[in-house]
Amino acid sequence: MSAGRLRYLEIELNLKQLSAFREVMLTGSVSEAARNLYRTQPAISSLIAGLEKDIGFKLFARRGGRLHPVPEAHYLFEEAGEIIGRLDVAERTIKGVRDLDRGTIRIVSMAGPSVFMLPDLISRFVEGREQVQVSLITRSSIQVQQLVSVQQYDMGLADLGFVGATRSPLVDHEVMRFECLCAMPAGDPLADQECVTAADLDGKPMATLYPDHPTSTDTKAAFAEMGARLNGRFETVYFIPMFTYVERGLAYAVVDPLSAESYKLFSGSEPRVVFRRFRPAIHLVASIMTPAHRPLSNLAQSFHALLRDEVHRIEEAYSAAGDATITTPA
Amino acid sequence: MSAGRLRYLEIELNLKQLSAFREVMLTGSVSEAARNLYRTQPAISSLIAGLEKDIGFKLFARRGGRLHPVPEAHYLFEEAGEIIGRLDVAERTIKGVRDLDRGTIRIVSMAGPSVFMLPDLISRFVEGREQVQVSLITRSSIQVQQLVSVQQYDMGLADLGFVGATRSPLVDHEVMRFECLCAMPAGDPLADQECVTAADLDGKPMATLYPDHPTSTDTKAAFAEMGARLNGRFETVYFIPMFTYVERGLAYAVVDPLSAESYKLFSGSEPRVVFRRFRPAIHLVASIMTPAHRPLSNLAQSFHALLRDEVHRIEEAYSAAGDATITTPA
DNA sequence: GCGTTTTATAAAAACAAATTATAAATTTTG
DNA sequence: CAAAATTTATAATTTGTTTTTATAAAACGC
Repeated sequence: MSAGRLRYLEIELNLKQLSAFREVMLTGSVSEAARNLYRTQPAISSLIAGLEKDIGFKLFARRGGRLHPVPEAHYLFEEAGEIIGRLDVAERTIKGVRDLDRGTIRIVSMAGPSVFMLPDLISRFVEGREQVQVSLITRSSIQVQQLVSVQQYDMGLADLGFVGATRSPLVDHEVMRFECLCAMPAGDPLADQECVTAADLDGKPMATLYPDHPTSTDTKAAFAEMGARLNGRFETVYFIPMFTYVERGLAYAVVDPLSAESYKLFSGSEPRVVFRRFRPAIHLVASIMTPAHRPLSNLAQSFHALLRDEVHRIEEAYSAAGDATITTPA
Repeated sequence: MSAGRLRYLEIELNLKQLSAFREVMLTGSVSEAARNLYRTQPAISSLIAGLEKDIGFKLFARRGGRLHPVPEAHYLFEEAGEIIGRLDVAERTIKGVRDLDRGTIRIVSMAGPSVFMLPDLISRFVEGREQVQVSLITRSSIQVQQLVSVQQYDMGLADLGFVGATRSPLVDHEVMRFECLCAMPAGDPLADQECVTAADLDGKPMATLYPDHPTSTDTKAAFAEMGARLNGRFETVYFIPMFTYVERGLAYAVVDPLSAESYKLFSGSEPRVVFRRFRPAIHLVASIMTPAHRPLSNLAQSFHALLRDEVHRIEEAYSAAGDATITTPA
């Protein structure tokens, strides 16, 4: 029962009627319209008749076995065009969304990966997807989790090993353990070794993160374990700036593989910094975060999968060997 | 058979699905949406299921027996709103058109009626019809017919008695014969008579139209018939300017009742010109023209009926008596 | 005038959408 | 914590709409 119709005494325009009407207006003929719409002529005839009945007046004057639109019909014609136009737009939008070539992804990351690794990954992801918008911001690890937990971002990438780190229940974490690497200038004698130890770096100038960061404390512990002296000459907030000191032969550094990968993307074919395994092993615990209790868009899921694969690739590649054996992605 | 769908591999959005979807998004609940749309819950459920199947992805995540929109759903929600909005606009437009309170009428008229009579009629017609647009232009009688015949105007009003007048087959004519009246100053001795003859006006100063106009030739003939001399002191292009001379006692005139009516509408409660029957009778043949082979809009038809009634009222009123017995419309 | 075209109508078939009834899961409430 | 009430989904049935086939009537071109 059309309770709605009766209740509101409203015209209930329907799409079949409107597109039949529009086609008859365009072609000037019911038969022609039927052909264009892949329907039979009586189907169109009855749709028009039904439309006229619904709106309460005749849209066409029947003269000489033909339909001639009455002046009022032009009003409806315009409206029908608008509606069908909007519908087409909607269908295209939906197709874009479905086929992952339209949509928005918001990413927040700690500094290291956001400099080269993520932009590189994003560049590859948006290839052939003109309508995809990606926003990437850089924040401290604590803020990364906060922004994901308040549903402001689709994805976060940050380390979690820092002091006082608590995992929010509003955030899903995919935790990864990276084995950190020793960074040194390209021609350095230590580069001949497959693996560098704390003892090798005894008393040598080092670049480290601020003392609170787990990498710094772990490095300190590693040196202590081997009875080596840690000469912390440069202190930085992120890993990336360390490479400037290392490049000029001013310091060595213990860095995570994501930052190492970023450096390699940046430095091109002739890197002035090389990476070797470091012993005793120092790990950086990081995590890809997504909002809990809210499904990601398919597009974001798709990027999430790509990011995960990439991070795992780096994780495995660098923990298996130094950078000697690593091939950069095609 | 949905040949169209198969042929184009297109999503075919349909209105029931869209409005069900929109309502579920708004209320956050299938049951609530069903109530608002005066349908049962399973009806809405299956519309949503059908929509998801059509577009090729899930719009809602089913968690805890509830529907939670996935991010992609918001795209469709916006589009659905637009489409339903446009549909409402269309329905309102159609209702306006149907109920004659929306539309356009284009009228072209000879000078006489276009000064006061038609504007007065139009004013009455548009009362309570905010959305109705009326355009009225003044042209010579020959041009009136031309403009109607080329479908530029919905309606024309002009006299047809002039020399060389041919009725276009592209124009439908509703012909009227008006008995012309004698116009004289309010206090004139002749105003005491119920009827004025050419003999009464023998040698008196007259205002007439240009000599070619049928009224002029007929007037000449009338004077000749009664052996009276016609003293044509003032010559004008239209009837209206004659009243200026008559008001000041400078002339008498023989005018058509439409112009007389116009004067009365203009002059208000204390007219300085009065009208009396004239003998021998002089007739003005005029016509209301409409385009042949094209139906008038209902709105134009409605105004056409009003105009016809008004003109016939004047025709009958003035031919029955002078203006003494005529009541102006309420 | 005859064959071709047009639109309209009726009956039948196909399809879509609604309802009722019911199940399963979850939340509310006493 | 269990009973009651809500929620959504599914199945079977009914109802209603749309489409098709078949056909008729009217107009057009030659």
